[in-house]
Amino acid sequence: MLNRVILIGRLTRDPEMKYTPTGIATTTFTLACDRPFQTNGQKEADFIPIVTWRQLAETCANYLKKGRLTAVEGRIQVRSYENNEGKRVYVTEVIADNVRFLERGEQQEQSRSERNDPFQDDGRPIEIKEDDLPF
Amino acid sequence: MLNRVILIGRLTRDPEMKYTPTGIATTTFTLACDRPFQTNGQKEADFIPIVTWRQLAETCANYLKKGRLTAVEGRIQVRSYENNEGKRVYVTEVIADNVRFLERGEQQEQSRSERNDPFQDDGRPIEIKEDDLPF
Amino acid sequence: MLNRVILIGRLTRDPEMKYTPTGIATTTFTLACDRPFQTNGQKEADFIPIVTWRQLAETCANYLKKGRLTAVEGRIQVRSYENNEGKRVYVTEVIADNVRFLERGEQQEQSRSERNDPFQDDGRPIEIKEDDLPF
Amino acid sequence: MLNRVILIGRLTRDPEMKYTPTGIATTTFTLACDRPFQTNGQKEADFIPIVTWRQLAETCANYLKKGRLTAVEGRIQVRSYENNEGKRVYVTEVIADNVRFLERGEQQEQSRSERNDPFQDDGRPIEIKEDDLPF
DNA sequence: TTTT
DNA sequence: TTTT
Repeated sequence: MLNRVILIGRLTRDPEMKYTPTGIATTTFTLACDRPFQTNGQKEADFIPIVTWRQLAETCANYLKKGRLTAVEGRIQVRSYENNEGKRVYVTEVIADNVRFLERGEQQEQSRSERNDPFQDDGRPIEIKEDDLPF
Repeated sequence: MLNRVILIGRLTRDPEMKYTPTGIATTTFTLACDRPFQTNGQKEADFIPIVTWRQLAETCANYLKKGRLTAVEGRIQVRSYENNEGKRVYVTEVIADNVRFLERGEQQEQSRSERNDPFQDDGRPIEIKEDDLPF
Repeated sequence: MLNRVILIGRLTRDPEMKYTPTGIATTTFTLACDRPFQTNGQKEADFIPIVTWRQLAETCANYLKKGRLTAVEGRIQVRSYENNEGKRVYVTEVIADNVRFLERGEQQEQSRSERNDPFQDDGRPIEIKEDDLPF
Repeated sequence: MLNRVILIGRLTRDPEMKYTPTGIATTTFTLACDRPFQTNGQKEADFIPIVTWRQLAETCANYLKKGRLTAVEGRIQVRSYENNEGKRVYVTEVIADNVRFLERGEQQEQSRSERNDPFQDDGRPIEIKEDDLPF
């Protein structure tokens, strides 16, 4: 009925953009959110998978980079599928509807043509198979 | 760095309370959060596991019931463990620090002694094994 | 850069709907949000003005009532104006983009025609003067 | 019943710390939160007053500066008082319980002794009058 | 001016 | 009275 998440963290690696067969852009990345406390020197961050779609996906692919401090607003989504051993696997992701770049990169000054362009030489987006879809 | 979740949904079943070997109460339940849109008649809710600790765990065990509309505030936690086939399994839960009961049950009128008491007849809490721990 | 508010509380009175001269619906109401603690028996709630627009405004006018438990998602807006003594007055409101009715009223069972209709007998919305605008 | 605010913005000026007569630190500042849209070239930010208390107040006074990008978590508080003309004035503030410094200043590298110390030469905190209190 |  |  209400499902709202707000995160601030750093990308664990460069974002990955793909296109659905119908040409919809989707970009995924993982946010490392440091916990406000230490658990006996053990793991102290949560690694949260983020999924973006369409225009937001393109912007994220263009402006985000590994290590960049980033704010994400969205909702928790839980999906499940059957793996090749017939066992049900649950996947939890944050579907973002608002992403804020809290650190500017050099890339931000680049012109569009200098950026990695999500299109093939013939102008068509790179297709991905259905089972590559984040949901 | 910041990790905040706010959910409103209904319990899919009665909450389950356990005690750690050191006597700390922990209650878990699952919230069904209806999505604000339908995806071609398919699944239309996210089932999100909630974990509470200590005093909050006891209150949740006493006052929550299957189907009850409930608000939860907390943070996303991702933990992983190795399963018996040696594969790493990821578990995502919301660790709640604030739970609001949006519907009063008949139980809410009961006196404490009439409620299900999380103690054994001898007054000691029911112990649970370490690997029963939600995290 | 990011501005997000989530509230659960009860309406202090029935919501008020108006129309701008250009025919846009806007509904305002106040949420009483009980504080989680008591300050020496003194005031123990915050009374927060909520503003909704367009379709959401119409739904709120139709379904909300004084006393009804309600969840609101939105952003804080601070506007200021000069009063008739030439002093600047600051007004803080929550502009809602998502409202959840946590209690169903009898009205919810009523058909549309039985509800208070925001239109005049001739079908035109009731106009309001510019200075009636919530912002 | 639930009252949660999350903001990201920049300080409009240096924070101001005071002490209550009983020695409790309180620091206030204003966050400029740019709106995600432009309203015909008009005002495009909300200026939101933030109040912090105790340890958090001291940390904010030590580490925040005008212009610094900052995340704030807290709750909306509405208080009112009678002004000298006998009119009731309403004040809305965000009482923060979590503040994240999203930009490091040079000051952050300084040792504690180099920072502005909130104590007088004799070690006593600077007292403030009751009506200086933010609430 | 305030809700349960 | 406002920040980049």
